[in-house]
Amino acid sequence: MAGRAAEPEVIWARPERTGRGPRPAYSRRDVVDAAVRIADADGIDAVSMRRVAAEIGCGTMSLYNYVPRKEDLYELMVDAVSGEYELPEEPSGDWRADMTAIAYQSRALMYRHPWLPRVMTTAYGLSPNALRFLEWCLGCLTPLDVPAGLKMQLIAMVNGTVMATVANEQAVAERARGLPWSEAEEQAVRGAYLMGQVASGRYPHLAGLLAEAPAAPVDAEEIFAMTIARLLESFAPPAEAARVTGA
Amino acid sequence: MAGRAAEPEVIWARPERTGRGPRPAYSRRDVVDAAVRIADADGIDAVSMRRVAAEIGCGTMSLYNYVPRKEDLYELMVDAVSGEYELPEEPSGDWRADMTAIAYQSRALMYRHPWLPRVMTTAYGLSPNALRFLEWCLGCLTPLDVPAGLKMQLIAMVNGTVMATVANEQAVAERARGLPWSEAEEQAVRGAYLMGQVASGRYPHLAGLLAEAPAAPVDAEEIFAMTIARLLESFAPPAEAARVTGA
DNA sequence: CGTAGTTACGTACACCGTACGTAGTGGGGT
DNA sequence: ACCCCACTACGTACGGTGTACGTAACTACG
Repeated sequence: MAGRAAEPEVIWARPERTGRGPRPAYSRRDVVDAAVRIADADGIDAVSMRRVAAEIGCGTMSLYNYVPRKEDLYELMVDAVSGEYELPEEPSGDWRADMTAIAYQSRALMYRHPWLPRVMTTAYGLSPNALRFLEWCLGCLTPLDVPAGLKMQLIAMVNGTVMATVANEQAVAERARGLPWSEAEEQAVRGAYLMGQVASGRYPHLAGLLAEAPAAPVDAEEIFAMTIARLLESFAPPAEAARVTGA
Repeated sequence: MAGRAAEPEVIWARPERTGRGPRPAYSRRDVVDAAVRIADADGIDAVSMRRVAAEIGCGTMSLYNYVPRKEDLYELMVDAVSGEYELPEEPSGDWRADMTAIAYQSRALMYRHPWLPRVMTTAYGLSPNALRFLEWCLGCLTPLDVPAGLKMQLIAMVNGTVMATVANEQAVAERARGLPWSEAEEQAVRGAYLMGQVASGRYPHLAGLLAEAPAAPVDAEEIFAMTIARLLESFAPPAEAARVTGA
């Protein structure tokens, strides 16, 4: 019998090898790295078992010696790139600064790996690097005097906010991939449609917004910084009300 | 030649029929409703062109007379269920109350249609009902004295937060669908793994949190309410600093 | 009244995840 | 020392996917 029985299991608890049999030609890490390389280059939809196998140069079905199911490959991919977080030895003591730094790292990570937001909504979050990340965040939040549950909520909100922001920014590009026309054409057509709709007069507030917007072009960088700052501030207990964010 | 040329287009600008040729046996709405029915019942992955065609009782390829590409079907699905928002004639004047009500409606919508969060991250947001929704939100935010760009950010954040919350809640259930073992088994195995990891001592903060958590079981309802309240408050200008949220 | 544009739909293609069978390899138990 | 069997590698095959294309019937317009 090839492969293990179909029992519930966590990929992280599955040993890569047991010692019996011939030496594997590759490692689980090789497979995951290849998948990440493909996803970075051609999008997550380009990651197929056949393509990954071709990338590392083995037969398709050989992959199943390293990864039991494709969904596990996704989890492994998320964990692999989560290893790119650079977490110092010790938190600085300023939880706002630490969490802000984390948010910026997350954003940079998602820029490097645009497929992350989409895959993360499915992946589970018990991976070694996810635990490492969570542990670090909790350490950063030690000075913050709120219940533990609220700290978890804060961490989730920061992550979720970064994900939503990046996913939104990249929706156009990601969507354009694989379409039979160019991204610029797509943009133009959608823009024209939107203008036409707004010109119909059915959306007065939206029209007002669009009239105002070109005058004040949005600085994505500034908006991101402000959003994170506001979010963090909303979790600070009133006692700490240093009121960092202006408006 | 069947079908139109492969030019960039917005599905919303495409007329359903042109008047020439035989009467269509179904409507675009019929197709979309069938797809929504399937997604509600068996998950978004069960929505295939063949399945949808079978649901309404026509040949597979006939669907392409109503929907040019499958991705457009997703957009149509999002728009269709977005029609379920019940938006009053006029905003109440209390933007916090109005936006809170919107958040609760969004959450209810995503409970009714668990596939929404996943599909929404791809779908574009220029659909008629999306514009209607956006227009309504902007109307609610009229009393809020902040730049227009910030209002957009607020709306996006509220939506994103609801999406992230619901997606997180349903990740377990959605993931379990189609797995060869039960959701309970999956939960048990993952829980056991987590406990084992935490018991290793490598995650002291996380251990502390887990030790504390069972004592204070989380009330999802309360957490949701508080999260939205905090989020809204973080956008209120200091002048309005009524400090609604305690901590 | 043609005829062009549409609807309906069967067939076919390329691709997907993966179950299964077979061959070869090498470590552990006897 | 030996042999057994778990393991690796991988080809084949199955049932699924989205959709391009061809064909036949039908109807509104020039």
